[in-house]
Amino acid sequence: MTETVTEPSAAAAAGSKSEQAYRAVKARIVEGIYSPGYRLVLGSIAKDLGVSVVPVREAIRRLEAEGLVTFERNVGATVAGIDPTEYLYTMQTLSIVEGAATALSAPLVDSVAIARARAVNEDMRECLDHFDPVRFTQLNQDFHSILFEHCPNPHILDLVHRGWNRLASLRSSTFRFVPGRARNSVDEHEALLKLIESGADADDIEKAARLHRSATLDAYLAQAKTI
Amino acid sequence: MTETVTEPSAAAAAGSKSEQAYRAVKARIVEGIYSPGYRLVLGSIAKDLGVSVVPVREAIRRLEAEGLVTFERNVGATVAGIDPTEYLYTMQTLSIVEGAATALSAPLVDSVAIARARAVNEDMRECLDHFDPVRFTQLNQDFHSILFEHCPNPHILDLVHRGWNRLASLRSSTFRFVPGRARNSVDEHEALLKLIESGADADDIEKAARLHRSATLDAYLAQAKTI
DNA sequence: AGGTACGAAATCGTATACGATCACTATCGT
DNA sequence: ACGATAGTGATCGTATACGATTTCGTACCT
Repeated sequence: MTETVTEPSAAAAAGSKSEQAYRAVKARIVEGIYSPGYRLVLGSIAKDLGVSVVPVREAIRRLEAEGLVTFERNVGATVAGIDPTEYLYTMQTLSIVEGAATALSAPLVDSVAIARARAVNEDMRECLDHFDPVRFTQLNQDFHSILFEHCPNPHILDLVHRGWNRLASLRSSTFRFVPGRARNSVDEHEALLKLIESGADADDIEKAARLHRSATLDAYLAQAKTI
Repeated sequence: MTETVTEPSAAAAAGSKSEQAYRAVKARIVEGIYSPGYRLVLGSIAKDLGVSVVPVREAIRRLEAEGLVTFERNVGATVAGIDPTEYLYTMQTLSIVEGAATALSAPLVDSVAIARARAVNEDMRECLDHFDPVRFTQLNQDFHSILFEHCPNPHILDLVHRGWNRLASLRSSTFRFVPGRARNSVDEHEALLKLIESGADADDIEKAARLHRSATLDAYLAQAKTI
């Protein structure tokens, strides 16, 4: 439950150098080793990974299609930026697809999964006291991943993962961890679990899940206004 | 209003051969020249386009990331399949993102746009009498494109376009044109326009737009059951 | 006859090489 | 001194070439 977010649609076998390059660069972006704005020079990456430029180039174009890097003709690739507008788009989209994923998954979440999710959520509460934002973020993903385990629509799940990856590259940026928001988040998680347990209407669950994400966005916007 | 669906996120300049190959192959898939299951041989496509295999390979990997082709290591690429499950996933996802796009765009649709959309919808009604499914499908996209013209979230619009592209490759397959469904569709369009004109609640608009897409899926499922 | 092993052809995967394009600097002219 | 321009280095873009892998047909064995 602490593994990195993986795209279920990605080719399974990891053998090819192209695949290797794709995974390596993606990991470096998601883990924050390559920060937004970082210049991805084909030759350097190729030498770094011990492969030639062709597979690296291919990998980077694929990452471009996922929105993780931007590409400019004859200039090169950079890790995708973090301007507030882009953040807003991503969060809004996530609120929609996460809402849908939660609602679709809800009927398939059994009591065991609920218990596991609740345990994760309690760990998150713990993190609040010890102020451990990195772990908090990871547990947050774990929490939702549990709810999505039996999501009946892999396409939607894929969109959720793409959004998460995009946000991951913003880690340790301005957007991280709005003060006071985190505690609300934990409470909303608990409320969401209760809703699912009670077999609430799909619409209600969807709305709750959406608001959960929107609230984080709103908190950021409110904070941004005061700066 | 009759142009092909274009991805706003795609790199603007079309100059490079890689870009050329990408557009060419994508167009052939969307236009149905390459049907699902069609084997995409790198060398052949390269010779066909007058470029080498490297840019073609890159283009195909990008199309893979968009879900238009499937790729297998050391075997090759084929135009993405059409099994009913995949169709269900795509339609369900479309219902969600189209619903969101419609609701977000609604406040920004002015009376001129409404009038244009209504005109397109009347053309669609026309198509029903002359039985012109190809034009009907195109006009249907035009109709929704008008509503999405000022969509405030380009990411969501991008997801809509991806869904459309995916469905386009299914044209002239089993999934096309469930009898009797098309007329309902036109009526739903008119109802949707009235909702938007009246400045209805975003939730109501979203729900209506969702159902509009879901109904097509349901019609297909009902038909599939009888076969 | 059916199945298996071998071999050839097709195709993929990537390294290398070279031409094209861009950014940056230094020089020249005003 | 300031701006324009040419030169230089870095990087991208793609053609070509060759090794690796798969697929398919054929001959052989049981």
